[in-house]
Amino acid sequence: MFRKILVAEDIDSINKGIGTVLEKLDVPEVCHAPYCDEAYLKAKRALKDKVPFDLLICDLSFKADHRTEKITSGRELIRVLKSNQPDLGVIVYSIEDHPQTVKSIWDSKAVNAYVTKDRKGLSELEAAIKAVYNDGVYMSSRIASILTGSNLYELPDYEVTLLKHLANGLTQDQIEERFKKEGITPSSRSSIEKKLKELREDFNAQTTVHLITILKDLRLI
Amino acid sequence: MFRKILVAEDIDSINKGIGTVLEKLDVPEVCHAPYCDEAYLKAKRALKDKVPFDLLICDLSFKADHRTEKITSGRELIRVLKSNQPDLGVIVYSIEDHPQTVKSIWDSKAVNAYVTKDRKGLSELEAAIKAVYNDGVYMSSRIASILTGSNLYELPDYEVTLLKHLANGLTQDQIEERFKKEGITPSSRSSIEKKLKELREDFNAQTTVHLITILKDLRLI
DNA sequence: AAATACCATGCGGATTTCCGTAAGACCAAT
DNA sequence: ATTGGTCTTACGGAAATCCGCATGGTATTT
Repeated sequence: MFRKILVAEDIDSINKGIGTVLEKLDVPEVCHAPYCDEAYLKAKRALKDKVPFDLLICDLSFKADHRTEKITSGRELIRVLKSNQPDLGVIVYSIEDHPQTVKSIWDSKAVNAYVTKDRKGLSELEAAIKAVYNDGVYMSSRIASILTGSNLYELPDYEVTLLKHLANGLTQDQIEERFKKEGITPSSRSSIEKKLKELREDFNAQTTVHLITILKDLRLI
Repeated sequence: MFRKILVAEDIDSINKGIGTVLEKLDVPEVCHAPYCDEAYLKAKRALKDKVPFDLLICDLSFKADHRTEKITSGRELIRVLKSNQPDLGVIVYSIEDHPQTVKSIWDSKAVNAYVTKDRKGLSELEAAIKAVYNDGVYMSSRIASILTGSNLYELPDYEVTLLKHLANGLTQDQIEERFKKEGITPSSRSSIEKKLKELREDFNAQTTVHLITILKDLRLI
């Protein structure tokens, strides 16, 4: 079993829960870090001292605090830790089960397992730890169904920028200018209109405002 | 101390955390319900058997499942339980700290305490249980600062309906019709335009699309 | 090389939204 | 009853968006 595990998780009750699992698995050294920066420093230190962590169990979102943090999300934390220590095992343990988020994390190839905090989360976490230790990877049925489900749709970059500009208050004319300045094509007014019309049809939106709310709810923008 | 506590919370790791607190406080009877319906049935049964719960510790959001639930949120659960048993103590224990949500829950007068799940959540929960037992009410400093902070603004009903219709894809003309049919005033096209202009100015929105995204992010609609 | 398909663009008109002004309605205070 | 204020509505022009069609360029196919 893993010898040295770092847990980056801010909510104390969940830390308690994770703790009981790790005790049960007889992990000799467990370190809890309620802040991302703290987790980063501990991992860096351990690596420098040649006693690196084997596994990171990591939440995705951390509440802001009076402390001002450099690293504010689990994603960033994972990215920097992996770049320092590419062989570090990573299990995401998060309440976040929105298809877009899960897919984007999973596709980043930076994690060995993604476990959702839910009614059976702890036993899944336990299974994940064992599986990652043995096979290097674990995916719960819930996550698998989320990823294979037809409920996720990736919006191309062009569409996303266009829609974000709209959402941020630019008019279509201003977007045209912006695109021309930044060399993004197609940039013509006509193409922008056409693209928006397509999107409205694809997502069954009555109006552009409607389209934006739909896409925001789907977290596509 | 309380004798009989019902915990409505779906995430197992958090149930573990709450459990340790309640053990520490020597609560003789603790019942965990990972589903709202289950919590409802248990409370109803206990009341019928003349051994009602003293206190409900309740999450706000519950993950959907294969089970189809009648009650799907903590808010609803609190509402129905309080209507059956008005003297039931209620502590909300939620990760949700968005000003709008907190304010609306607190203003409903249905809860005795609101504790946010965070780094110190468990000790706050402990303090809340004691305080509710002794004084009937508890507010953490975090919640107090959220509620007194200037960061919350309530949007009047009229504005909310107007904006929701917009977000749901109605044109301003259609909204006018709708308002006339439903007897909502002002209903004229001109008034609708004027109101939207006001809102854009109030929230520094460049366009109506921008306004909608701002308000959605603030969860005012 | 020609044909085809696809895409970006341009344009004109219809619709919708935006904006200011003015007239009427309603209410409250004098 | 009159005045003053606020709110609703009406109207007209400007701006923005929506929509379809036509044109021209580019790449792919034959």
